[in-house]
Amino acid sequence: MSKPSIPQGTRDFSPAEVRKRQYIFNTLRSIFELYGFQPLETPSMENLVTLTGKYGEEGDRLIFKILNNGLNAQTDDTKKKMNDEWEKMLSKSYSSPVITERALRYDLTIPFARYVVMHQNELAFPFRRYQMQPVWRADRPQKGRYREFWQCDADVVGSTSLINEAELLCIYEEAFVTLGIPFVIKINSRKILAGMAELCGHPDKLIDMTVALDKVDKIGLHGVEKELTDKGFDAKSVDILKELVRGEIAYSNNQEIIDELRSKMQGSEIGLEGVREIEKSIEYHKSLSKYGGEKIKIPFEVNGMQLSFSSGINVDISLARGLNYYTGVIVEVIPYGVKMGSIGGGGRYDDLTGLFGLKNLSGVGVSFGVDRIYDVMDELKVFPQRLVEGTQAMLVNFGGENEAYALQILQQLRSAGIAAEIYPDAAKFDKQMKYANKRSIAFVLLPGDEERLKNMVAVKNFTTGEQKTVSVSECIEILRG
RNA sequence: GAGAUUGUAGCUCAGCUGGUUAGAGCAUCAGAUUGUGGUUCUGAGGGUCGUGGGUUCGAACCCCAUCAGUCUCCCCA
Repeated sequence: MSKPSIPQGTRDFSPAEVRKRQYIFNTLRSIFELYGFQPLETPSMENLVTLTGKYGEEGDRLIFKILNNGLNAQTDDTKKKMNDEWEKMLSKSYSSPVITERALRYDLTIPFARYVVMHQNELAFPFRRYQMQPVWRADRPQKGRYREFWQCDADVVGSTSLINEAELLCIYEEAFVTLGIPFVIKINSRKILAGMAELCGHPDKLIDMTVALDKVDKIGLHGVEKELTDKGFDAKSVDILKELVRGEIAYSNNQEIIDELRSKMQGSEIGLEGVREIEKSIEYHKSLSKYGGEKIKIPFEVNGMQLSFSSGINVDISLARGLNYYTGVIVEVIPYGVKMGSIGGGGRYDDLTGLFGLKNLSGVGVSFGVDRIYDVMDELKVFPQRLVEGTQAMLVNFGGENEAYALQILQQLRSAGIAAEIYPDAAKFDKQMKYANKRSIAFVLLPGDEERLKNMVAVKNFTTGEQKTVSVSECIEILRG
């Protein structure tokens, strides 16, 4: 007999894990609602054509495709075509609608864009929505990377105002402060990156350049230099880029970095535009933020040491972000104190709905990676203690008349809004107590012969061990705390 | 797509240069204890050592293949 298993990169969530995950979802949901975003859900699967070509070559490879049903029930002509297409699929990267026409969603942004286009006449623009649903990627799983994971996105479409950028920055800030995760929000603009490519005289090599720059934290300035050279950048342009990145490292203050960039970007109109956008976004954020745009000290614990980290927004021109559809401001959130990739990212996309035929609709959005956020919070031990508490009260089942008495008490407890349960079998006392202990039940109620005859119940606080016999209404007061 | 590493009881893992009946802790069940849990004591059940081949008198251990998990690169949340 083989042991049961689940597909690679997927997980079961135990009751305690679900509680903690729901805490994250609830926190994000209430913040999204506070900022005026409306909930939206879309199907787990989309038509494959909706997804292909939106995430780059690598992205297409990672889309989970769904095999069509009824492949055997086709006409001979269709079957012949299926055979031909199958051969093609085996020989190269290709997929055919006769074999597969649906796929699991890869992110929440593209389905959202599809939704906006389909419902453009019903929506009031600017349209603000949040969405919390699982997505699937056929990637090789590793630390912080799963094949099924949840994203929580907030997007605004139909407005080019940088107030939107600022609001999304506030949402990030508020969310991570509330969750207790020390963070850095890196901010950059695709336009600055384009400006940099322009200054080097290689506007065509934008992607190569950004991919290389993005690795500066990992491989250092020398590594980046090497990669740029490998990609065909000449010594002069490598110097220009190095100078820009190094200049940024020299300043810790965002305004100084912005001023520095502005002087270096002279000669690139698009670059200057990017600088202006970032500056304006940060300015709006400053007036909108609960924290006045200042860094926020967030305490955390590593190896028993109490530390804290000044969390906030950092202008970082090495930030690239993989998805091709971004055109303006881009952001990414990195946790501090844990070795983990980004726990959130987003940016502005000027023409995402254009892919589906609706032109000139700009959008901007952010995404939260819930599974990574969970892993970070677990590692930093910042989940609130109260989440692990189980049912408030359990009634011990003494059988016979006492069972009927217990059921009647149980009904009263629930009517009073107290989460309660009864041990369903008249099992040995010891067994019932052990069960309650294991379940982290807060109070155990003992409705036995003695109590029943006096129309009372014994209440035992399972944390302190304290016990007393009281009436049902007094019991309810105790359980309410 | 490339690489590293690990697969032994429900879980975490021991198991020496190959040697006779494969162990421990935790968990489970039963009992000490038929109205007082978290601590203790006693006992029990549970494994064709991931799978398939090969080498050998003999394989959990060595070799080959295969499958699965974990991690790294690529890329990403």
